[in-house]
Amino acid sequence: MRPAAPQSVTLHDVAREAGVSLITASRALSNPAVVSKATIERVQRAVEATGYVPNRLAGGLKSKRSMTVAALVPVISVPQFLPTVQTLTETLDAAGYQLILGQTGYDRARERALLETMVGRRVDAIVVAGLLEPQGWAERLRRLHIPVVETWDLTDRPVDLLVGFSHLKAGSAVAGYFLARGWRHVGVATADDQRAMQRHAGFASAVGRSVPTAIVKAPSTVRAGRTALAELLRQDPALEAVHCSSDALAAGVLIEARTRCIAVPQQLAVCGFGDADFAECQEPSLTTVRIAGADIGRRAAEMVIARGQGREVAERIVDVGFSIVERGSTASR
Amino acid sequence: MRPAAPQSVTLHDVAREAGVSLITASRALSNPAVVSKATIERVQRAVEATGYVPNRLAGGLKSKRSMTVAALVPVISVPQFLPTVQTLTETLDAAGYQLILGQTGYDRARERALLETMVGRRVDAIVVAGLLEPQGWAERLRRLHIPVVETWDLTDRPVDLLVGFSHLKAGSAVAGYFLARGWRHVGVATADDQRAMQRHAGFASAVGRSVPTAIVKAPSTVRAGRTALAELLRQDPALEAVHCSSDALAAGVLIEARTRCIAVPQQLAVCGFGDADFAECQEPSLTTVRIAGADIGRRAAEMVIARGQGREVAERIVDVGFSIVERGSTASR
DNA sequence: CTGTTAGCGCTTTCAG
DNA sequence: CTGAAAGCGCTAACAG
Repeated sequence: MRPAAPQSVTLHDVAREAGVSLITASRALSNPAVVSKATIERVQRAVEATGYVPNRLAGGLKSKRSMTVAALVPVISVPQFLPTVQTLTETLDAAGYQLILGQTGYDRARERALLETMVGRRVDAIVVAGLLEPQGWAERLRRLHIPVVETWDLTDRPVDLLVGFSHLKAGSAVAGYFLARGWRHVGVATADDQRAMQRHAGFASAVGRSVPTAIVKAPSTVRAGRTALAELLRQDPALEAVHCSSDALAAGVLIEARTRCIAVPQQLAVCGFGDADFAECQEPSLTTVRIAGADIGRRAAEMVIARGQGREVAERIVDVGFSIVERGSTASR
Repeated sequence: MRPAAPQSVTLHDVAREAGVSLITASRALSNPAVVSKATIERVQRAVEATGYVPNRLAGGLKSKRSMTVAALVPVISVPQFLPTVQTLTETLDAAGYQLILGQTGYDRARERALLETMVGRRVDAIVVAGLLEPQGWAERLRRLHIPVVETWDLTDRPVDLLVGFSHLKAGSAVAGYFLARGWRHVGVATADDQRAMQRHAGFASAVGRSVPTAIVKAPSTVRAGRTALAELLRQDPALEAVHCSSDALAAGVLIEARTRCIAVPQQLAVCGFGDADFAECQEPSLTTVRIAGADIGRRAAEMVIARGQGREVAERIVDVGFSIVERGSTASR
């Protein structure tokens, strides 16, 4: 015995049940301001009686709005973007949008394929972690009038909208912080992704020369931090300060230093990146670069919502900046 | 290549450009097996010339398949579920499905609202972290024939499909592991979410009495681990072994122990949960309970894909189990 | 306030 | 192998 699938409960059934026309039922649900109270009640009751759940795909076909937003991240398991994805989801959800997740895997080809998929799904906007490939879909997306919010990076010429900060400046700032304390034997432990490498470039340029560098494969891990410190000490046994491209890496450096009886910060200063929740609880607590990841997601969502309401976005490029959070791992010595 | 039309290029335009009928163009793209090679080529060229991107919403309306899957998690920023979400996304993506993300925030009311939203979007399946509320949408989803995969938990009567493990048994197993080593002064640091509390119940029942317990608010953090150890020592100054409901919590316990000059594992054994990437890199390396989170996501995706192809799923309840990964923090002493 | 008339862009019949 | 017709479930645009 197969149960009859009431899957086919449609607005039509609701209308008949309520004794009104299709469009009146539609309006009672989606634009009640123009329908009489009595009618709304009758439709409401019919909805309950039939167990009707509106089909948003059908509506979207006509209204040309899917109320979905694509979120493209390298890999979801990189904790860096999590606060951004969280506030993005929350803020959009409150406005009736749902997020469709895509993982590019740090791969431009997959990014292109995903963009095609998302455009095919007629998402109302695309939010991407990082910058889109300039030569790829950028022009096409512009012509299709799909709002694009690039995040976690900065450029003069975004595809459309941007909420981020300068990785170059962030790297320079940490270098400046080290130099100001008189540390000359400085090094960098960094992941090999584009943004981390840009911070590295900023760091090196502020120092004015190439510096000892350990490069690990993104996404970076605590384990990689341990091997990275070993590598850096090989390159410069007199190492005084290390900048790590993530707090996970920095945590690994702290552990490796302890096993080697290198006192932090007395013999070695360490600065991370990202201000992960565990940073301030390390021993010693970890100096790091704080990024307002949650703000990035919130502001990106607000831009998308504004565009959806036909409002123009005043500030098309938002620099949320960054700040160095000074803690025990770089305490003056 | 001519510039694409500003707004929407439809299959109609492609058909005209290729000099074939609408339906032939449709088949050339979605079911090329039944179309001649020459025609396919002409359609292909027309697609390129027009810059056509198929509208998957329109297709879904007729075919009743949206090729989307809802993923419901408490909050995306809890690292626990990340490997699951990652493999889920990847595996589904390879089969042409996209994931729509929903955050319940540990709140049943939001969960219900999200289910309604997702059903409205006509997702082809729902994957949820944890178990659905038995009295809520369960029956309704069954009637709608929407496949539901509950994960990261175990029950005899899932809504539909299940890939998980027993939290009760996991808690018992750690207790058994402690007792077998002769440790009697055992305690638990746990988050207050349902699954963690179940592990705690399993632990206590294996010990045979209530144990010193520090409860922290989910999601748990390294910081909470530090305060939790302080609390446990207050409850039992002779504490010999602690089970933590997450590796983050355990990392905090390790740090707090070090600042108090309590030697791990000599004076205090520590066991975490989840086998996070940083667990084996702690000092000492962290004994923990390993869950095959990536497998859970992959198997859940495979179930969804099977159902999508009309295949029945043989094993409706999959217990992926768990294993205690023995490391330095519980080395025999 | 309510109803009728047309579709949105595509895929499923069923015929050629 | 290709095509014509008939909608999927809903909402804009007008009329009443």
